[in-house]
Amino acid sequence: MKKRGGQSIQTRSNGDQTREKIISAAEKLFGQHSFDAVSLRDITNAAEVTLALASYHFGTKENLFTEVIARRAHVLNNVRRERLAALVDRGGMTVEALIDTFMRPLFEQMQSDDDGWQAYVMLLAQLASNDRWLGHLRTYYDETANLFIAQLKLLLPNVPEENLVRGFSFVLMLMLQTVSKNRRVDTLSLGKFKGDDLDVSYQLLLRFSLAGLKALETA
Amino acid sequence: MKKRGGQSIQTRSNGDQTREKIISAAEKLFGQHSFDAVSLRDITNAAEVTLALASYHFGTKENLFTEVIARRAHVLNNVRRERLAALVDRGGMTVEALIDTFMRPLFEQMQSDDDGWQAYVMLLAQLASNDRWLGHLRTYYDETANLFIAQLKLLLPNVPEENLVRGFSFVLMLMLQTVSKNRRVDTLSLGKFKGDDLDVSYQLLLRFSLAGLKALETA
DNA sequence: TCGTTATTTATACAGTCAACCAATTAAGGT
DNA sequence: ACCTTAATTGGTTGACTGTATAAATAACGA
Repeated sequence: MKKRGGQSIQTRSNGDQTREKIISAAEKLFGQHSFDAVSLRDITNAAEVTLALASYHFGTKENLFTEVIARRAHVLNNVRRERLAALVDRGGMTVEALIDTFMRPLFEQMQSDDDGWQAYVMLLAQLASNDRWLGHLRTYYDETANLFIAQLKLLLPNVPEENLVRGFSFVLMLMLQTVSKNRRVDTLSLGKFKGDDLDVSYQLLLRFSLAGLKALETA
Repeated sequence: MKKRGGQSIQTRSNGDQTREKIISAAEKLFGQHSFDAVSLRDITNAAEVTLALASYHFGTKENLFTEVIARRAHVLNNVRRERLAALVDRGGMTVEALIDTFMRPLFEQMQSDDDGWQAYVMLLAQLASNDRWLGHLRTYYDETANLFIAQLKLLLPNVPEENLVRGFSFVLMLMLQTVSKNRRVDTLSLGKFKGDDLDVSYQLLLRFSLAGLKALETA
């Protein structure tokens, strides 16, 4: 047992630290590869713990995956809801302010020093392209998303509700594609542009999304 | 050996039929699940052939996957290029006509009786959300896509080239999301809308995309 | 100090996996 | 009829999979 400064670092709460280490390693690997392409051994090796600890803390591989999704979903949803409430309170609501309030928290996290978010958004992009984990998106993201849709409905009364929902899911998809390190842009442009300047990308995404949404008016 | 009407049905070219059967089964399964979630046994069982035939015809699982991607990519690219050439010939080029020429062939195939396309587009949507198969998209799709981008550049001279490439990749992503049976819309709208009326979806997609692209003008 | 509990370890198990190979069948060309 | 080649079969192999379990270790409360 390792000691540091004469004080034990093997505390009773070490289990929580181990949990977080495993989740972080899993997040990184699940973001880079698919659920099935990553083995529990890959994860526990990366986390520098033994295999059986994954079973001990999470039971099954699916449970671990779920915890990975949930961890940052709660962070994101809390920020979004707080800012939405603040925006409603101070008045002056516009479509641009609403969409910005929804998307900006994710971009801020992407530019923070916590690089775990980069793996996480790649994981989200995978989830969105496959019905397998649809239930997870529903559980962890739809409630907050629907709050924003309700506001959007007030701002764009001339857009039929169905169009509006569709449009919002368009925006969702574009946001994920933009924020994830998707390298498809590079190849399309013959490598001339890098596609990783998030500030520039964000402005374009916002302009594209707003114009698109407003174009859904009329039946 | 089976006979039918006194004539042998076990011809020398049976190998090609077997190849197609395996590719079609693989396409369906790869579209529904990820590459790693599908085993060669799943595929050969679905195709009603023995396991070893997959190795014989394709060598490796990756090769089979590549052939699945390539088969319909060629079909799609040919239609797109023919129609683009026709559009250029007869003049009257607009952004709407150009984007429609690019997207419509895929929607037509989706509504045809060949239901293999539905699995194929789900596969494409997966490819686009993961860098693992980026090389395949490059090989089979970028050349044609760049033809359309070149035309778009002429039509929108006030949109910086970088914005234009980004915008086109936005459109690509939205097209795939729309055409694949993505059920995310359902849950967002509490199951009120079905999201599988392709004609309606296509009109919305087109409107959203055109407005988005045009909003990318000015530096 | 002793018993309880949480955490960690090493190992085992029952399957599935992709790939490979030798033997067999059938068809085509001559 | 004969030989060559394509196509197909069943079976094996060794690696890897997720999960389970018994034993070891360490911390806490009494």
